[in-house]
Amino acid sequence: MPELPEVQTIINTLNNSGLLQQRIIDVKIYKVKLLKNSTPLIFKKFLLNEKIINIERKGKFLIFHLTHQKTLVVHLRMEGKLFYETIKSFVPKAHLRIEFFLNNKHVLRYYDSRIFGTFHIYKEHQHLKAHQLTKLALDPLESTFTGKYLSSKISNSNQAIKTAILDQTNVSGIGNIYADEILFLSKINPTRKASTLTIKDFNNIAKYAKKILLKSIKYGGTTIASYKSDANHTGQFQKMLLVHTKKGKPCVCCGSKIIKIKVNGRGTYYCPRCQK
DNA sequence: CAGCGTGTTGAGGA
DNA sequence: TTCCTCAACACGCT
Repeated sequence: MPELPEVQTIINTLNNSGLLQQRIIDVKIYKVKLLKNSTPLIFKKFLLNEKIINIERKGKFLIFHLTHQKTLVVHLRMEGKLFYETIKSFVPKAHLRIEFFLNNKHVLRYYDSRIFGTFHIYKEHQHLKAHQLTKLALDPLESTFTGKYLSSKISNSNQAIKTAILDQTNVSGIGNIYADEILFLSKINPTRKASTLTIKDFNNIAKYAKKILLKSIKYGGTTIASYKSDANHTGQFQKMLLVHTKKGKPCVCCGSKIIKIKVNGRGTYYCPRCQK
């Protein structure tokens, strides 16, 4: 479930895995659809013999910096997963989509049951001009992300506050699960128009966004694997969700039943009593 | 069999 | 121009 904490967890794990400084010696592509600005031939040629220098995150994008000023930009969308594994390790072939073979008998494997992920290749700095990345806003972990910033972005908007904070051009990195959690902690009804919020509300959203995302990163995200060794070990944060998926359960704050509605087509959970 | 979904884009319409 | 809903992407799960 890649939202910001899951993507950060993956990057932290990969950056500490032994993947860095390895040379890509082969690339196998099983789903061509994932390549958005290249053909398999061009993609492979672009990556072959380059070393992976480091990986950074922008919003929910992973940016792989390679030798010769090359970058690989990956978005996991709904189901994408990246695992650094030994070549010999058992592979559940069903959802294996791309393999990057390295010169140390390891392989970076991309799994994606729904094949929604995206892979773009760019020369260094060109990726910053790429359409999808230029649109990104500040993410909640940046120090300049404040209630004031949020207010300047959306205080004139008639959109539901949940819709506004899911829009990556307003805030980058918040997804459906964390949006519900953040609005619950901020005691704001997800359907309220952004224009009706006070500066205090925006301050709360900024405060809890930082708090909850940091906490989730600390616990390894929600359902993303921990990447230590096996792909089945899941993140621990899902156990700490307060409202998301809690339909019919008592609110941890007031005991009222959590209800589920749709906002902008997305399943939305909230407490009707706490979130006015 | 129908409905849902962690993300995003684009079409069509009010 | 703004903002909403719906569909699409492709598949697994309930």
